[in-house]
Amino acid sequence: MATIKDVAERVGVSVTTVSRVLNNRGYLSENLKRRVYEAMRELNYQPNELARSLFRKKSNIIGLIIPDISHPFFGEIARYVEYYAYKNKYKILLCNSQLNRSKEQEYLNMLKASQVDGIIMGSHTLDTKEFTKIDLPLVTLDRQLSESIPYVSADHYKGGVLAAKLLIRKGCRKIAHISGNLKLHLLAKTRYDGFMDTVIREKIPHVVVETDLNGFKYDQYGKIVENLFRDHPDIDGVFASSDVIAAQVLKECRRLGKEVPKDVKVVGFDGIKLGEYITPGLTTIRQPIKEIAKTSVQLLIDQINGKEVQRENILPVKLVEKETT
Amino acid sequence: MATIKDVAERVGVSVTTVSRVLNNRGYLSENLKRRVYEAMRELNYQPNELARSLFRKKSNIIGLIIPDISHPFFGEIARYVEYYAYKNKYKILLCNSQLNRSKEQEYLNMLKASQVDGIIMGSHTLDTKEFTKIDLPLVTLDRQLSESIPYVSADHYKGGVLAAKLLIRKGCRKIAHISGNLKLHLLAKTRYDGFMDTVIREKIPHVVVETDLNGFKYDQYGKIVENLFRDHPDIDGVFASSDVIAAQVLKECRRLGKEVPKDVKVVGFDGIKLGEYITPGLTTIRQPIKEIAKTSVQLLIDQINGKEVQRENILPVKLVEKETT
DNA sequence: AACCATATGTCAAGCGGTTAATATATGTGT
DNA sequence: ACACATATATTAACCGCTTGACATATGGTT
Repeated sequence: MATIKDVAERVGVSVTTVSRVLNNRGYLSENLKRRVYEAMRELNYQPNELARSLFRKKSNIIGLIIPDISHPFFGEIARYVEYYAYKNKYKILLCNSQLNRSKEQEYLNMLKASQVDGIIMGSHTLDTKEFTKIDLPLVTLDRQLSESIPYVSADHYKGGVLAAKLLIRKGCRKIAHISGNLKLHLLAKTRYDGFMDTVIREKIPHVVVETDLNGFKYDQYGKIVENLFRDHPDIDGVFASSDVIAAQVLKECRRLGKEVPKDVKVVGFDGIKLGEYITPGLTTIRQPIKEIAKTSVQLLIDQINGKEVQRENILPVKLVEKETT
Repeated sequence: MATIKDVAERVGVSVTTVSRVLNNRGYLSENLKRRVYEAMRELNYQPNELARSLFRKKSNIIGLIIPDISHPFFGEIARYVEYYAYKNKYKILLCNSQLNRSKEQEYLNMLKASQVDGIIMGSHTLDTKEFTKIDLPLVTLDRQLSESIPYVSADHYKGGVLAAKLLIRKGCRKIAHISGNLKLHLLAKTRYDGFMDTVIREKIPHVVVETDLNGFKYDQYGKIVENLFRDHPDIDGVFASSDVIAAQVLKECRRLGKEVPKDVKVVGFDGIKLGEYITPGLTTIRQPIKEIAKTSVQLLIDQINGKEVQRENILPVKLVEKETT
């Protein structure tokens, strides 16, 4: 690969001059610029970003840690994170933690060693201590981690309320909520709270299944739903904690001969494309995925630029009614 | 951030010595190693990978260019690419081209400037010339680009054959194939060939819709399917070029009052998780996504290490029969 | 006493850039 | 004639780390 020295030699100037053209500083004649750019093109030259980053102490790379890029929610998140990062001249280093503690830790170290300018965390199984040790601009996304780290998420509480209210309004007499891990995942807890506050206020019988599945073993949800309906055959409404799980519920309902929405009504959570692909169309609580991604990137870049940012960034959810309610 | 110099000072040795411990070269006493590692821990030191990469002329970064990470197929691909890259101590720089020519070109330049060790291309809208200009280890994935660049893909021809055969065996009398862009996408063409050779050999009436949709505008498929059934009401079998499109077909069938699989049988292509989430369960031609990713990574690393690699890497597909046939 | 493996040190150059300091030459307005 | 903006060059230091060359010291073999 051609270096700045090759360019300088070809033009017949010093590397300093070429560097000045590259960075557009000082006095530069049009003629000189033209000659330099021409030589760069001829040599197919690209400045070595490694060397630049080393000197500038800025890599223009953002680390993105998520549990699983193949999960549709994180796929859509990643798509928009990439979109907004690119717009701001940042690159994305992709890290899939698979919710594996040691992999998450290794990735955290790796990102630091790679001199990323900041990290967006959509996964965390580690203690807060590990994050403060990293000492890098940080934003958590769809996760609430500690008192000090800014986070971006949808309004899960409101989501729980909306889902419960809808099911009640549609005439459900006994509602199940399939929740995430309530201890580990603070946002799952607030969603649960929204749901509970509502069903209790309205005096609607309800049952909560806390799936302790640490991860994305979707095939196991069939069993969970089966048991749920076995123990509570009178359930006529289900609020699932994600659209993917809601899809599993629909599948299981069909297998058990329960018609949706006649016998059982189902509300999902996320608002991913999947909800549009399946039949019947899934009623869901839509998270503003694009805005979550946008805000996360913006908050991170603000931190990188030394600005103070707001800790709590909760974006509105929206009920999207389709055919399962 | 602590540097190697800080570590050296704390231990009371020279940076050369610390570097030697870091890289495990020359004679090193256990005692020295212990002291150095201890100081590193105390200072929370991580070697600066930028500096190392610059010196070594090796970044251990692989660029991954795909059209859209939120498309389930590429999401699953990316998940496994990341998995195998990580296993081999490589990091992934994620690039979403959105099938946008200029973004793809910019990313290509950016990756080169970033000194990635190689590129996996799952997207290409550019001419071969642009790629040869890059002069970097390269593998195309699910794409066939030129005579010289190694590619990894599923056996699309066989896929076309299997799908057609299945639909015929199930008694379909008129089969539609919704294909991709046959000029742009050589693999879509071979899949089409497999389909055509089979229906022609078996003398089955057929119709092909070539969707010129350059991208992933799925909502538009509803219209396409509607028109298809309007023009050919007697179609009783559909082979879609992806599972996502198959899902749209199912949705449209339902809207038009056509029962699947009774009135119309549907076969998808890809074998992504989506096929399991939807009801009825989608019959599809499964691409070995994990193996495609694994082979791509391996082929790229082999090239990085200066090995000669095979140009053509075609992996077997498998018919997965569910409820839509 | 000579030799060698072991263990550690110093020095300096190099990876590919950026930048500050300083020098020099030309044209231009006053 | 002087000041000043414009345009370019040279030199050297620096970013953080690696490496080769070379020096030195210790302990064990032969």
